[in-house]
Amino acid sequence: MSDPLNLVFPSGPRFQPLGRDGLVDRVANLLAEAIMAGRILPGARLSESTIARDMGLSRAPVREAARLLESSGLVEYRTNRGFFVQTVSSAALDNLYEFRIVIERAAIARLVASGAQDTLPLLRAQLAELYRVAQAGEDMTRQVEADMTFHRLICRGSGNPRFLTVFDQIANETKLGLILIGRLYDDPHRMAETHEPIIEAIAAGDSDAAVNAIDYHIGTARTLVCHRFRLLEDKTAP
Amino acid sequence: MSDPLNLVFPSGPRFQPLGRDGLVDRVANLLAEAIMAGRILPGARLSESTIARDMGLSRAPVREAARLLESSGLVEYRTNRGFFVQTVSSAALDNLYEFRIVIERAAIARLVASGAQDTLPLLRAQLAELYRVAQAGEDMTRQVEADMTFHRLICRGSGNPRFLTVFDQIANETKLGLILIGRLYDDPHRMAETHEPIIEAIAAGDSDAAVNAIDYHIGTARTLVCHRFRLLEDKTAP
DNA sequence: TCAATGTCGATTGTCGACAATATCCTTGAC
DNA sequence: GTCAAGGATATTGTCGACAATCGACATTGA
Repeated sequence: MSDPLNLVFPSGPRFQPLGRDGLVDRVANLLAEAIMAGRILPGARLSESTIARDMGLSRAPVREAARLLESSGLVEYRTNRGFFVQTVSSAALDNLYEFRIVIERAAIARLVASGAQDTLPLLRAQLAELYRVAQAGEDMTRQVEADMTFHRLICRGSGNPRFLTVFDQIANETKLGLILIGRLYDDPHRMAETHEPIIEAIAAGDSDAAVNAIDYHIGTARTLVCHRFRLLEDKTAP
Repeated sequence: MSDPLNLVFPSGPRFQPLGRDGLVDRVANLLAEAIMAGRILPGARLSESTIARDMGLSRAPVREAARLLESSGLVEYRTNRGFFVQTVSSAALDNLYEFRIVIERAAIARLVASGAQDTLPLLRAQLAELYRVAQAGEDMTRQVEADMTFHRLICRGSGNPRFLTVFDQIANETKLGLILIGRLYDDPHRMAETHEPIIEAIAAGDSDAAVNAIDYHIGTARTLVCHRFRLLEDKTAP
């Protein structure tokens, strides 16, 4: 770059780096959003041509986007059949939560061990956000999003990027399950509260307490979510 | 089906299900093999056109294969730049092993809790295979492959398919690291032996012992591998 | 009636071509 | 000599078209 005196941007660049991710990522985001908003139901086929036509582009980027979504578990690919929205079962959700407990227990232990100076304020801010969306009565998607962001921060702060990578891979599937249920807690304010003990334990630097707190937190969600989902399954196919 | 007397297939079907995986999977396997055999070095660019020309097909399946490899960590994608073979660092390997410990500890605990009736014989057979490749002095790749298969069985037997999925995602990266080092143990027979305590603990149904055994086993490999790799790094870039 | 087979429409699989972008090399000014 | 600007070249990004394959329905024959 020229412009060494910053004549164009007197106080640094004023624009967001303007997503250098190409068309494929945008398509992937659009699809993910559509799936998680329930506009495309689980099990439905993702017709490449239809999507491409709707979005006004060719099939190539749509295919690549679908492959991307496949690796985050939102979509399943069958050779010569195409892409299908991943179906969710209560059993799969249970497995997912069991796995999340394993990951996040380890992540939070490392987070506490490292001191968590950077992460703690972020967690507090995210907790405030959780209260805010609860107060404002925002829709399900926002609430789930805010919750997952909180847990993502824990994985991010673990110091081992691998935890974050894997968390991101399974995050969408979790979101999908939660949104399918339609409501997570009857009282979203109560749901926000359940994050308090986690933060307290981290702040206190008590590793065991933190692990127990996250264990209890996710474990509670696990039984609740799986129970709710089982009811949903029974209602759909008795 | 007619043929109730099984005249055509007197004792059931005689044909293997004839792999229905298309061109993309074959390309992906070829590429993975080339990378892990060291024929393409870490950091190298994967030229779509070159590969396509070499394999005698168009770029489309090559691209998709590369995307597939990306999700298993063998390849990195940079928009408008293309695909690059993932670079490995001792730090990344350390993170990888730390993560594997978390996963496999949890997996083996569940395996033991379930009784492990199906898995135990498979593990014994795989251990025999480990001794065999050690005895036969087979090449590095085979040894690493046999080792990873052993650990894969543990994840497979955990009862939660998620453990297997994630293991498979990171398995290739581990293999790559191991093969880059060029030798894992000076004495491959010794390496095979270190799997014995794991099997014993599982057979005894002792969950804690099994967790400790796998912890020790992977932990030992971790320090050894990372140490070796650091030496390699120092030699390459002092 | 029912199972096996043939046919058809729709969808994915692969391809070659062109446009957009990055990299590299040359060129020129200081 | 160094560095920036510009163009040449190679690579990726996207496209539209054709071939291969699948699932469903009609047809056939026992």
